[in-house]
Amino acid sequence: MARARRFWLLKTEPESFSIHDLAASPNQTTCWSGVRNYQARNFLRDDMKPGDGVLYYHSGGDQPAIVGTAVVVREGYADDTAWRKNDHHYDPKASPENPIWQMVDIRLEEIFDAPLPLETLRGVQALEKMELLRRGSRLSVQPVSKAEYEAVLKLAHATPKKNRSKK
DNA sequence: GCCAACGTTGGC
DNA sequence: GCCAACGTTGGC
Repeated sequence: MARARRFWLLKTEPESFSIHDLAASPNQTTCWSGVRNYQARNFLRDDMKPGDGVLYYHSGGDQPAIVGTAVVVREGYADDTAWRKNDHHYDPKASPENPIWQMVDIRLEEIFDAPLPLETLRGVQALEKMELLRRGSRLSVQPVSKAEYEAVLKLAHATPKKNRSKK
């Protein structure tokens, strides 16, 4: 029996890897490397499956916001950046024999016409219990309920489009 | 730049 | 196994 599609939220600092970087990647696909938190690792390793929906979140900066969606295209596998000495997320305890850390691949689905800032999300009743909005929530890979995912998409598509430059 | 929240480390 | 110290995240 097919497993139900699940939904996730992935955080990134836009200076490090923004949704525009994702859009510019080959096949608009990237490996989600660099996660160094066990709870997040477990989601990557055990629970995220191809076809799952992803909310793409930009943290930091002057406007933290959900900026688009992506889809999981490859399930968890060893994050080889962990044993690259020059990598920012290098972990001396990791090795090819004992990878410790995991990553998945995701492909861009949609960049929202306008980002959905945290501030906006906080006012939405359907998102009251969303992990992202919990005080002190720092997890960079979080489960999102189907209802929350759908509420976010609805909001994104209801937001009036900004002036788009005519080409 | 501040600081609350939280994870990790390491002494005991 | 406790817990204080420390480092990091990330909103504000």
